[in-house]
Amino acid sequence: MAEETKERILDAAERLFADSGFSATSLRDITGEAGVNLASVNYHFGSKEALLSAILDRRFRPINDRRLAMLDALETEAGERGPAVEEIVAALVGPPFESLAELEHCGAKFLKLVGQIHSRASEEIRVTFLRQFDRVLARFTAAFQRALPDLDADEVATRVAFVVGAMAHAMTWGGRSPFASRASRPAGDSARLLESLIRFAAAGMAAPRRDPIAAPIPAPSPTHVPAPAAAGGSP
Amino acid sequence: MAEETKERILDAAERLFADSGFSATSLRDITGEAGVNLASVNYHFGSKEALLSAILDRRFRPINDRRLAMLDALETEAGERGPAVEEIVAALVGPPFESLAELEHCGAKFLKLVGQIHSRASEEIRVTFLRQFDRVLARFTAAFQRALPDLDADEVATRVAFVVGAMAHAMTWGGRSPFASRASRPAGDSARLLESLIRFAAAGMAAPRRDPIAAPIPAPSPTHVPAPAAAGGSP
DNA sequence: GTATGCTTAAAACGATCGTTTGATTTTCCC
DNA sequence: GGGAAAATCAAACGATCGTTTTAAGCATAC
Repeated sequence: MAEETKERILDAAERLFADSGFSATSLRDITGEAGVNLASVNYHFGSKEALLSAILDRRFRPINDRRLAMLDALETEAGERGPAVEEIVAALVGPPFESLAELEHCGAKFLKLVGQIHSRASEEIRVTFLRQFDRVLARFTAAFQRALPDLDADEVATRVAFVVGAMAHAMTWGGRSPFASRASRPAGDSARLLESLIRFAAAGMAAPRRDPIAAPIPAPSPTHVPAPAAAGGSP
Repeated sequence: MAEETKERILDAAERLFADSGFSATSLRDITGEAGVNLASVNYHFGSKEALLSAILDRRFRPINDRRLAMLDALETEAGERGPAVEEIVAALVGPPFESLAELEHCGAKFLKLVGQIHSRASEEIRVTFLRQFDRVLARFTAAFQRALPDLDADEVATRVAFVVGAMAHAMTWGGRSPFASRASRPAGDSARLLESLIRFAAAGMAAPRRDPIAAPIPAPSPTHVPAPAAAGGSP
C-alpha cells in the first residue's frame, strides 16, 4: 500500500500543480484529490517542495536520458560532419512530446507543469533538479554550434533559449495561443504540433547570422520599425 | 499623496510578483516594500487580484497600442503586397522590448512578470485583461497569413504561438536559458536580444511548409524518434 | 470653527496554510 | 503467530494569509 499512496500523491499533485500552480495548491487539495491522509505527504516526501521535486524528477529523468541518447546516436551516425540542425532540434524537443503521447491524459498535465516551471519555480527547485537539464542544454548547445559554425557561441545559446521557450509554450498551451479562447486545439494533434515545432525551430536556429556584411543596428524608434536587416526572410 | 501611494504599491507589487510569483507574494511583502500601510491595497485596488490586473493593464495597454500602430503603419506603407514577415515580427515583439529600454531597471521586472503570466495566471485574470491581446494576436496572425500565403491558417496560428513563446521566454530569462547558472546575461543587451529574437522568429515563421513536395522528413532515428509525420500521436 | 470627503494608521478577524504529534492500524519477516 | 517496522490516521500547532474594521490625520468648503 506504500507505493500506491506515493504514486497517488504524485499524480494528484502533478495535476493540481499544473492547473493552479505550486503556491496556489495546498496539501489539503492534493491529499483530498488523492484520497490519502494529509500527513502522508510529509511522511513520504518530507515537504511540499520535495514533493514538487519528486514530480519533476519522475518525469524528467527518462526524458533527459532519451534526449542525450538520441543526440549520441545522431552524432555517431553522422560521423565527422555532425548531425543536421533539424535532427538536433528533433532530439531536443521530441522526447517531451513522446511522453505526452505515452502518458495519455494521465501525464498531459505534466507538460503544463513543465511550462510553468520554465517561467517561475523557486530558486531551490531549480538548483536541485534542473541541474541535469543544464547538462542536457550544454550538450545540445555544443551540437548546434558544430552544425552552425557561422554563429558565435552567444548567438547559439540565445537561439537555443528561444527554442526552449517555444517548446515550453507549446507544451503549456498545446500550440495555441493561451488566449485563443475557444477549444484549445483542433484535436489530438500532438504529432502534428511537434512537427510544426521542429520545422519552426530548425529554421529559426539556421537563420542567417547578424549582419552578414556590415549593416549597423537601426536602433528601434517608437513608431518606426526596428527592422534589424531589411534582407528578406529565410533562405 | 493619493496617487503616489498607488504608484508605490504598483511598483513594489510588480517587482515582487515578478520575482516570487503572484501566490507566493503577500500583501504584507508588498506594502512593506512600498512603505505604505497594509490596508492601502484593498482601499485603492479592492483586492489582490485587482492589483495584479492593474499592474498588467498599466504596462500592457501602451504596448499593445504600439503594436497595432506599428502594424497599421507597416501595412499602409507596404500597400498591396503587405509587409514582410520580418517587419511583422518586429512589430509584434519589438514594443515589449522598447518598454524594457524605456523603463530601465524600474520596469525590467515587469517583463519577467509578463513571461509568468503567459504560463500561469488565473482564469479570471486572463479573461479580464488578456482579451485585448487576443485582438492583437488576431490582427498579427492575419498579417502573417497574408505574408505567408503558402501556409494554412492553422499552421500560421501555431507558428505565431511559437513566436509568442520564444518572446515570453526571452523576456523572462533575458535570452539565457533559465538554468545557465551564472551571470544571467552578458550585459545590457536588450537591443541585441531583440534583434536575435526577430531574426530567429522571422526565419521560423517563414520556414517551408510541411512537405513542400514530398520529401519525407529525414526522420532522425537513433534508437527511435517520435517521427513527427508518423500517424501516431495522441487520440 | 466646524463639518465633510479622502486617505492613512493600527489592530484584529476568520480562514487556511505547511508541518508535527501521538496513537492506531497494517505489513511483513522470523 | 508474535513483534518490530512501516504506514495511516485524526487532531492540533503556530504562522501567515487576504480582508475588514475602527479610529485618526488632513486638507478644503461652509
